[in-house]
Amino acid sequence: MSSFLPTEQRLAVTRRRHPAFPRGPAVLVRLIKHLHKRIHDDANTALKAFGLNHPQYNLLMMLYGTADHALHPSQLAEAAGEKAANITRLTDELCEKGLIERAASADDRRKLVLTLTPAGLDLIEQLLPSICDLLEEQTQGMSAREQAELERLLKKFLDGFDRRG
Amino acid sequence: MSSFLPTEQRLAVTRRRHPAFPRGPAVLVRLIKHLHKRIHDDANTALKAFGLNHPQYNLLMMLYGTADHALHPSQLAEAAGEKAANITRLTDELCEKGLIERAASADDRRKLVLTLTPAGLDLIEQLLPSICDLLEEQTQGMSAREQAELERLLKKFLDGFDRRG
DNA sequence: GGGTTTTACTTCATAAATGTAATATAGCTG
DNA sequence: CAGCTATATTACATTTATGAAGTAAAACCC
Repeated sequence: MSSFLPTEQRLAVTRRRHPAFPRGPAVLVRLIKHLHKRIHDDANTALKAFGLNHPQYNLLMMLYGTADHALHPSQLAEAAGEKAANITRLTDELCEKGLIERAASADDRRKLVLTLTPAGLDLIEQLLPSICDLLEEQTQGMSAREQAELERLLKKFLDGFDRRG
Repeated sequence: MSSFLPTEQRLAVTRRRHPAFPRGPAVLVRLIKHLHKRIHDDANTALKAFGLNHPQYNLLMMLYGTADHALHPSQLAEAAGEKAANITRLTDELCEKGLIERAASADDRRKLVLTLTPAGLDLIEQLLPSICDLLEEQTQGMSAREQAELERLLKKFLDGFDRRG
């Protein structure tokens, strides 16, 4: 409540001046913004010890979460919500560190296959305990039931965007 | 559900490989990330017609939501979640456009006072209808009751970060 | 099968956004 | 007054986004 109170006060003033301003949706949007910032900052701090930034970590986790630890760059872009040009740059960096490998695809030679190397797998296993702790800490204020309900509602929120296109 | 399904599948694989990985919290974090991206992109698209980007709009709305349409740069930084250096640059841009004004503070000569100009106020009144529509559209999939519950849970989520410091 | 169109990825150039560190000035404290 | 803190700016470095153009392979189509 504390860090968000000023935001609510400003929204109240805004509504007084422009009554059509929808308070509820605006609060939701600003809460998402605040949460995103905090999550992002925390993650970057935790990852610094492992020589990674948040986007790089995300890419590694997308590969880790795939059946054979392998994805095409375009799939990875879709999975991580990054543009194709960014994927090239980010995967370049991960290749230089020896965490992933690029190889030509067997079935379609336009494509590449990005795969976690043993070193990449090692690094993930090393950093996962820290990340697990962080995630637990960040959510420890909520009961399991509340987390489940929050998940349900956030998905519904996101659905609205999918429908809009 | 649709755009988020692959993410859930990847989390399932991740959990199989690292059972300690907390699924619930991880889903929440990724949902926040997806939502933030969609919100940010939508807002930027809507604001382009008014010659503003999302950060600039945010600053204007922080001033609009303040009793006398005036804030010190440090207050604005806190309100908008931006670094001080960013505020200088962003307010430079807004000054050049004639939307806000800088003036020396009477009580503390280290400080400046940033104030909405009549032109800034006009622009806000012009763009608010579009923004209101956007906010309504983005949340129309949820009932008022669900929005209220989502707001409550997001605040609780954010509280966890405030406690961590 | 030869020509065209799509698709996948990279490259490059450029711009926009953001972060970091040092600086100048003003206020505060003992 | 001396030393410390707070405010805002500046210059610099880094990161990220955007878009155009290039390369190569696959798919399509008559």
